[in-house]
Amino acid sequence: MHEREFRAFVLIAETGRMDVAARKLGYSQPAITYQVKRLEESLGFKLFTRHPTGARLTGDGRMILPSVRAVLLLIDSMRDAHGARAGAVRDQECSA
Amino acid sequence: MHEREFRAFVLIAETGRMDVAARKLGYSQPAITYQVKRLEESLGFKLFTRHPTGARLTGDGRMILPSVRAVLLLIDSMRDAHGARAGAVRDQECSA
DNA sequence: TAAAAATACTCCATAGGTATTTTAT
DNA sequence: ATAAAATACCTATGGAGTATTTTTA
Repeated sequence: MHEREFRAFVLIAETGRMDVAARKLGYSQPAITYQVKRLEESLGFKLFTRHPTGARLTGDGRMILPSVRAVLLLIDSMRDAHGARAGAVRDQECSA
Repeated sequence: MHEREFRAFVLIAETGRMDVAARKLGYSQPAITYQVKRLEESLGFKLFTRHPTGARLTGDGRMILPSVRAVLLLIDSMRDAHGARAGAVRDQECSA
């Protein structure tokens, strides 16, 4: 369960196309296919139905989309956490 | 940025010991050291200060701990998502 | 039949283990 | 001196690419 798989999942959900999401993320089309497959295996259910017209969310996929977006926002916020404490001394251990 | 790194981080924060967390998670001690290192590199800051007595959260580490716990709860909820819709037909695509 | 995705394959990076060294009390 | 983490080294798996095949609207 990796950040990049979550990013791919959201972008595929938004574009409805694995190849487009791949290009936007700088991956090859098979790499994205593989990422989706791995994520589906980690979760235990299918996220998309595949068609010549693109990829559509399954009901399960649609259910977890908000959670995945929330995870990505949390990860973004973590990256911003460094030095965000008001006036605290940086990089020191703390008491609990 | 991987689920297992988050699980390791939380358990080290809770136990104050990398080796104990490693054993509880079924990894070797160096594997956990490496997971922490990678997570620190992904985030861009140190999560623990290292001592002969164990590992203590940095201020930054302490700051992100709630977010990491939230991410893990979200991931758990995703795993439970399959078939959680009230009476809906399973594994079908949906309209949006 | 043409589009999008899946598969086959190859290659390099990631991530694990065991053995050992380093560090700080 | 001891207990914990870090490093070195080796191996296996993961994850990327290119080329090709399969699928279905």
